[in-house]
Amino acid sequence: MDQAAALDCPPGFESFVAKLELGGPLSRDEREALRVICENRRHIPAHRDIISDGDRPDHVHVLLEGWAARYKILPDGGRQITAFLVPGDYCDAHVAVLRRMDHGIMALTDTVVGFVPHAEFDALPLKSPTLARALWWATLVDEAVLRAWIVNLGRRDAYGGVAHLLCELHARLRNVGLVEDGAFDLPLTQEVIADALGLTSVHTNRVLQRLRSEDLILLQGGVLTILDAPGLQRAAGFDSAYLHVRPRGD
Amino acid sequence: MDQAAALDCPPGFESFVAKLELGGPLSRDEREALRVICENRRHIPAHRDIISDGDRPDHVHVLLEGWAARYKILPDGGRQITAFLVPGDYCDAHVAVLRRMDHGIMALTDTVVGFVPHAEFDALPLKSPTLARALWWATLVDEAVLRAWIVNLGRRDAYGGVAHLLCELHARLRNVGLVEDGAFDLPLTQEVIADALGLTSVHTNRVLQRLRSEDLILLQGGVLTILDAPGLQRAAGFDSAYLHVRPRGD
DNA sequence: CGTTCCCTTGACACCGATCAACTCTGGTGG
DNA sequence: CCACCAGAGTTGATCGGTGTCAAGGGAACG
Repeated sequence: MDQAAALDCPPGFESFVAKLELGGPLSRDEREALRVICENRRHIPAHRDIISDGDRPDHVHVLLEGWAARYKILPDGGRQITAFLVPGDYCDAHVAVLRRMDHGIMALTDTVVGFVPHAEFDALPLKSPTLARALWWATLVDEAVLRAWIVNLGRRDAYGGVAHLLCELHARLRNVGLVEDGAFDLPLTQEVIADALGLTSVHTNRVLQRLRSEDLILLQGGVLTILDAPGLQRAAGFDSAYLHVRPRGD
Repeated sequence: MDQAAALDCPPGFESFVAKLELGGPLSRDEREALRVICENRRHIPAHRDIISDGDRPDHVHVLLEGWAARYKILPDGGRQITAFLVPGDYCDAHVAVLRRMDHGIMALTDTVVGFVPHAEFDALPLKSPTLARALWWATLVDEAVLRAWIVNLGRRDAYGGVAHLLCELHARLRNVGLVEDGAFDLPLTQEVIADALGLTSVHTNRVLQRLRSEDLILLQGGVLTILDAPGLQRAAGFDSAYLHVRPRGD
C-alpha cells in the first residue's frame, strides 16, 4: 500500500493499478503509462449504456468508479447479465481486436470511466512486456470468472448461486481495495442480481432472506456485510483458486 | 483453400491455421512458425484427462484431432462442462500466464494434441505482431462463446439451449472446415450434452427427440445433420455475430 | 452370448416461475 | 408539512419445466 504518490492520482487509478498488479508488480514507468488512461474521464449516469451492443467504439474504456454490467437482450425481451464490472475492470479491451461489440455494457450506478484511443492502447504492450503480461493476466482471470458463472448457472441451485456470487464479489473487491471489515458497497437491486443468476427477482428475494436468517450476511442500504465468511463459502461451494490471487488476510 | 502445400502438413494443422486465420490471413512464415506446434504430437484416448484441475503444465497444447471438454467438478460430485474443444482450439494458452489450471480438460474421443514449451510459445508473438493479434483474436472469441453459454444457461429453456448449442457447434466446425452439406461428426453422448447445458441426460433425450420430430435435425451414429438451419436458429434465438466471422455460404 | 454403455420411456416430486397484491422508502410538488 | 408517486422490497397462492427414480431396449464388443 504505498500511498506515497497517491495524493495526485486520479480517483479510481489505485483500483486499476491494483487489479493489474495481481499478476505481478509494475514499475514506476509502467504505472505512469497507465495513468494516461485514467486522465481522460467521462461520467455516465446510472441506467445508461456505457457501450451498446453492435457499437464499434474507437476507444478502450476502463471503469474507474461505480458499477456496471455486461448484458445481452434476448429476442423474447429477457435480459441476461454476463459480468459485473467494478473499479479497475476493462470494459472493452476486446474491441481493439474484434472491432464490434457483441453485447452491451450498462452503468448500474453513476460511473466514471477512463478511456484512450485504440492506437495508444495497442502501443502499451510494446512499451513493456510486463504490461503486456498484466493485460493478459487480467483478461484471463475475467475468462475464469465467466467459467465460474457457467458452473453457477448450470449446476448450483438458487441458494448456492447467490452465495457464490456474493463470495466472488467480496474477493474481487478486496483485490482492488474496496472492502473494509468484510463489508462493501453492493448497489445492486434484487432484479439485477436475478438477471445475473438466471432467476426472478421474487425468488432472489427469498434466497437473500434465507441467507440473512441464517446469519451469513447482512444486507441493507446497499451495503453488504459478510457475517460468516466460512459459512457462506460452504453454502456456495466457493473455492477462490479460479481468481488466481495469492490468499491473504482480510 | 490453397491445398498447394497441404500434402505434407500434419493432420489437424489445417484446422489450426483456419481458426487463427479467421481474424485475418497469415503469411507463409507465420504458418511455418505454427507448424512446430503441430509436429510434437501426443495421442490421448477417450475419457482420459488431457490436463487436470490443479496441474501446472510446462507446455501449451492445441487440439488437432478429436473432441475434448473443459469441465469442473463440484463438491457434491456434479459436473459442469464449460466448453467444447474441437480441432484448432487451444487447450491451455492461459497457463503460460496463470501457471495453474483451475479446471480440467478431458478427451471426449480419442484425440491428438500438439504441444510446445511455454518459452517457445511466448516467443511467437515477438516474431510477428500479426500472430500475436491472431492469438488474441482466438482467445477473445472463446470468451464470447463463454458469454453465449451464460445466456444459454441463464435465460433459455432446455429446448432453446440444446438448439443453440447445435447451432454454435455447426458454425464453429464450419469455420475449421469440418462441415459437409450441413452435416458433421458429433461424438457427444446425451449425458455430455446435458452436463454442458445444466440438464439431466433424461431431459436432454426428450429435447433431442422433439428437435428430431420437428424435422429440424437428424442425429444418428454420431453424425448430426441440420435439416432446417433457419428453423433451428429460430428455435435457438441464434445470432452468429458473437463468433465474429464474416458470414459465408455453407 | 453375456456385459457394458448408451438411448429411451413412464410416473412422480420439487424448485423456481408466474401472477398479484401490499409495504416501505425517498423524492417531488402543492 | 403533508399528499402523492415511483421504484424497490416483501409476501402468498398456484403453475409448470426439469429433476429424480426406475425399468427396459438396442448396439458394440470380447
